[in-house]
Amino acid sequence: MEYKFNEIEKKWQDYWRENKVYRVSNNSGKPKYYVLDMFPYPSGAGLHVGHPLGYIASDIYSRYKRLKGFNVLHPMGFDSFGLPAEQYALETGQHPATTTEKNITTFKAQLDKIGFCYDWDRELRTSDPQYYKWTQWIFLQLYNSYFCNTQQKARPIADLVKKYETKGCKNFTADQWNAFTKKEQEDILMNRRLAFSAYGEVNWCEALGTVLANDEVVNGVSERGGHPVERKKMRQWFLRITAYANRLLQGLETVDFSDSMKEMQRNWIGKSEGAEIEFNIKNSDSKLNVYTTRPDTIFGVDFMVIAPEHEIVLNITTANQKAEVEKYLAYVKSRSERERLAEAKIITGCFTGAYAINPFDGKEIPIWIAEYVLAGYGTGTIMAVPCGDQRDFAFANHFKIPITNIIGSHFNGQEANATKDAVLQNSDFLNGMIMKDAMAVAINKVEELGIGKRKVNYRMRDAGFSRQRYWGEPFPITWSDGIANPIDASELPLELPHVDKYSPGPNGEGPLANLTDWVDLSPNPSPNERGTKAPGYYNSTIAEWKKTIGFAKQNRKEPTIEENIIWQKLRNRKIGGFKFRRQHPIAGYIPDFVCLEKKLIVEIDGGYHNKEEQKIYDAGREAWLAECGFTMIRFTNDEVKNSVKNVLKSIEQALLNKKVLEKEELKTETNINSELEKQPALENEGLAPSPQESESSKYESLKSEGLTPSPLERAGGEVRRETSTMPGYAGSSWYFLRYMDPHNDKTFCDRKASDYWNQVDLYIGGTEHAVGHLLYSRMWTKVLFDLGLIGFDEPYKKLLNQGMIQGSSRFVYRLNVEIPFTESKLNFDEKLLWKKLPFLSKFHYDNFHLPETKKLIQAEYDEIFKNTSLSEFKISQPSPLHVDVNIVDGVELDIEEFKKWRNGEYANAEFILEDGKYICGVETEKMSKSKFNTVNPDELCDKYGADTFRMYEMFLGPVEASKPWDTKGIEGVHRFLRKLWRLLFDEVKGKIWTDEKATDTELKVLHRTIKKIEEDTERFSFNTAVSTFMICVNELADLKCSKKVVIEQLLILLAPYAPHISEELWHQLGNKGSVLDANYPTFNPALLVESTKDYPVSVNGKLRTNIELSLNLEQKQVEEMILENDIVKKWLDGKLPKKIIFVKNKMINVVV
RNA sequence: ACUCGGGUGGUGGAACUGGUAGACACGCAGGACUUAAAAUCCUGUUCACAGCAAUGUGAGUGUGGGUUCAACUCCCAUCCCGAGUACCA
Repeated sequence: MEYKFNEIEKKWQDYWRENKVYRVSNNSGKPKYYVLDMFPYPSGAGLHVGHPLGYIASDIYSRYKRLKGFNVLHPMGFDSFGLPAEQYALETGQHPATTTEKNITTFKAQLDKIGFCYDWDRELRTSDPQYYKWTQWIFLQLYNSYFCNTQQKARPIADLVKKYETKGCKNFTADQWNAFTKKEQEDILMNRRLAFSAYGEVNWCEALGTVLANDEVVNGVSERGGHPVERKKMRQWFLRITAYANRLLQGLETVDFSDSMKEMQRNWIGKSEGAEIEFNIKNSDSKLNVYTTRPDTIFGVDFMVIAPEHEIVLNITTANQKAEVEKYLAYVKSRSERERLAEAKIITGCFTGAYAINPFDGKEIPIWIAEYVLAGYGTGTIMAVPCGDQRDFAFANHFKIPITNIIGSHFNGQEANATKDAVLQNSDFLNGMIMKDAMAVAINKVEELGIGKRKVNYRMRDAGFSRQRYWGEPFPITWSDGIANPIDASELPLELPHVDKYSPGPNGEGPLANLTDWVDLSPNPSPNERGTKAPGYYNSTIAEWKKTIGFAKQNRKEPTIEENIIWQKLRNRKIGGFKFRRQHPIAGYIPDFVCLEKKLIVEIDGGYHNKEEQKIYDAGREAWLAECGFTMIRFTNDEVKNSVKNVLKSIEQALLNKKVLEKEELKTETNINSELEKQPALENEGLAPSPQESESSKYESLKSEGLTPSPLERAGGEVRRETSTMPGYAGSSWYFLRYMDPHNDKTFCDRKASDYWNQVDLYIGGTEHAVGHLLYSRMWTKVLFDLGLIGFDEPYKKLLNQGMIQGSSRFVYRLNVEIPFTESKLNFDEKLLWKKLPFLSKFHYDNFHLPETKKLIQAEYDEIFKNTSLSEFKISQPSPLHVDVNIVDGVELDIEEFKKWRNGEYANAEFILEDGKYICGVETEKMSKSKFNTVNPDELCDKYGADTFRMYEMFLGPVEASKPWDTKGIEGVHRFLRKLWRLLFDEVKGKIWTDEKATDTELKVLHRTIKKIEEDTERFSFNTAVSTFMICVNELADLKCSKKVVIEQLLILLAPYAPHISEELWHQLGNKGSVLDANYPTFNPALLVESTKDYPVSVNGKLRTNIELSLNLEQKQVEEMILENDIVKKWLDGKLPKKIIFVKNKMINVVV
């Protein structure tokens, strides 16, 4: 029987899916284990072989833990909001929701093919309203919390308000607080909220009218279009992660991350201790606050550098320097932060003309501005000590600023010396002190003189949390009179409205700002925009219209459950492709849903329709709307509850029965208005009034019937929604919690579930997330913990970093020719040239500079173009071109495939070969479609099977290491699985296994394998585990061992790595249950005990021979025995050994 | 520029705690089986020099230095490559 991997894998994947073998329960007597992969972004390019590396590792470990008796949670989902989908939408007009959906489908199919053990019932998508409802909810928790410095934790902002109201604080008394306006109070609170709004710098591109990501800015201009980009301040949301800086540092002590990862986070947080010192400025009232970690160098300050965007700059710049400073500021505006820091070789700066006064000795210090100082760091000012800081030194040198030496001989005048051990000179009261000791003295003096204070600083900045983009979570915030108002939690999710265009809104706002209906919640439209007559399907004055629209908005915000159910099915053109609107005013009425194109109204009965008076009103309304051409269908709440399907069917049928209105017919206001004019006044008929006609007293009566007054009455003034959306990391900051309880609609994650699953035990992902995602999610976890919502304050117990798989690109080399100057374009056949220009094999390319090679190639060229206008041309240096790695076998190009490649672009190409082959060049680069070096896992699974693919990915090298992909070695792994198969099945004889007892040798092989596989899996050394399997199978094959007792155990060990073949053979051997739940073999050390060892013997550290010795010998006996050895004697050459080193069970070294 | 990784045969890598450098694979070379191919199996394969050969000698883990009886492993310096640097995720 043959190893038919395709059949076997399909069979077991179907079986596992149908029997839900990967379903995970939150109730189990087993100990829990939570394995998580970093949230993937479903990119349009699909999965390439680099993605699954970590997934395979986590899958192996999950299956291993399951075999070891754990209840393992190993979920998968998608971080489906993000810029690429929006970018794609801008380019192609396809809605991000559509493309994202498509991408996820592809991703899932690809993942399933590899045979992962995900519980898909727990799948998450951050762009799903049922998910981001809780992202928004947590945002509101952040918004409504502050960091209490006394308790060092988050607390409800209400506590702070209470404190202000009763006790006041350092800056104001309780009475003062209570006298503040609402706006003043809110501004003060905004300075404490964990999610807060403030001004932040963005990359502003005037030409595109939008804010750009750093990625989209290349060399100071936009990637799209190459327009200039400048730094601009805009109102943004931030998370106050700096408040948590210290706890984020301390938390690192409690988690199992690699040292380098912890180090990166520590450096990112950048805690430093020093002093903030106040400098007066000559001839100015302004003062300069400077933070320094080296107050001991205060007398070595030769100049100050402040960030160009520091607000003080324009105040202190002298008239003389003004023009120059302005010029410099314009230059800096065009530079990105990264450029400003990275290009240290080019020194730029500008003198302001102002001088700071050294508070100790009154020395005048020139104040400069320079791009290498950023406003966001510390106070945006540094005191420059050129003898101790290399960058300051370079700056001083460049601008010829005199340098004061305070460290004597430690400074050589050629470069700065950042020592802390020098004895201070030229330093007034610090003279003679060692710098280390002088620090404390200087700080004390600063505090004593009241010119500054001791201070702990952090390099980390608060995290920007808004994006001027469409495809992200909308903020549950509205603005009125400059005050942010959180939306009530009961109104969540605030769904992302549908847009048809993705271009930016006005004034740098995101695309959402274009949806005036959505954004503008204010009852009064601005007269400029709307004219004096109300728009739409009304015949009403603006005053009346305002009221109607107010009602409509309000109703829209407070739908009944039934309405909501139907709305979810109707929105976004889900039924028949027609657009429905909710609570859209028509002719002064507000129907529940309306399709304008079809003039179809859908009503779901609310409670107040039962009243007799209301029924008459309804009937009148229906008749009146019918006159205007609207058809109305009505459903009761019960009908909706009983069968949403039937309701939708009826709606669909109703749509079919009506013709589509022409756009013109639909849009013209007069059309409807003229119909409206025909209507008799309703009041006269004795029917219930329509809202816009009612007087305020009647208004009251509606209120009493369960309708809420419009925002007009509540807020007054303009009310707008926040139009930014949240960044990519919003959804991924807490997703690990949602997996625990993914369908809960009462809370983000039930406390019982989070108490059970607790921390993620193993988190696998790349180091590229080291300082972004990992810090944010750690912070969110701490906040949720502080607020008592979860019971732990670090999300990830252990972190394993997977390396990147790079692409291994292949190159072909196309010859070039020198086209003579005199030759006009018409005189030679250019088409023919490009068609037939030969490709040079690598050897010729490498040796092209050699005259003999060139001569040879020229001859070949002449031969190819013999008798054409091209024959006289001189050849020149060939150019490398990327070629698809999939048509190259190792380095040898498949010439036939190459001729077919790219629709036969090179069908007629000529080749200059070496040894009859075309050899390609090789280079390691990022895996990307444009470099033709991507390899698709699907194809490998088809060709070799998922088990081979999984094991090969692991075999490639350590999970943590980055390495280039090369498909070439996959055959070896495949051969191994076939060899395993052949232990049980012979091509001719079929089943060949026996029930015989295992021999000692066989048991030794087995138990050595058990030991090594267990150890290797535990320490995530999957590549050596795969080798161990190979060794084991090689040895069993050598022993001709086909014994069930041995191979059965091996299959359990192998199951996490190659689940399909293991499951198949496990059943073939006659086992009933799944191998997934077998008992993991126990290692028996007694079987491996040895009595002798073949010791390596070195003389002077060089290996000379091996001697087999009993393991129970002691030093003395060993010494005697090895001195008898002929080879040792030969190397001693009659001399006496100085020393003999003997390490038991390791080695022997004779020192002469 | 800064922070963090990495550099071992023709290739991917192994050597876990300083103790036989190159496990296991790929590739390559030679052979067996076969009419042939595929598949499979066997042998060899770090480099240099010497030898018909068994084998021997020397060198060898980016480069230069150091510590040690012993260094891929620890220390110092240096070169090269990768990741991140706050709006890609």
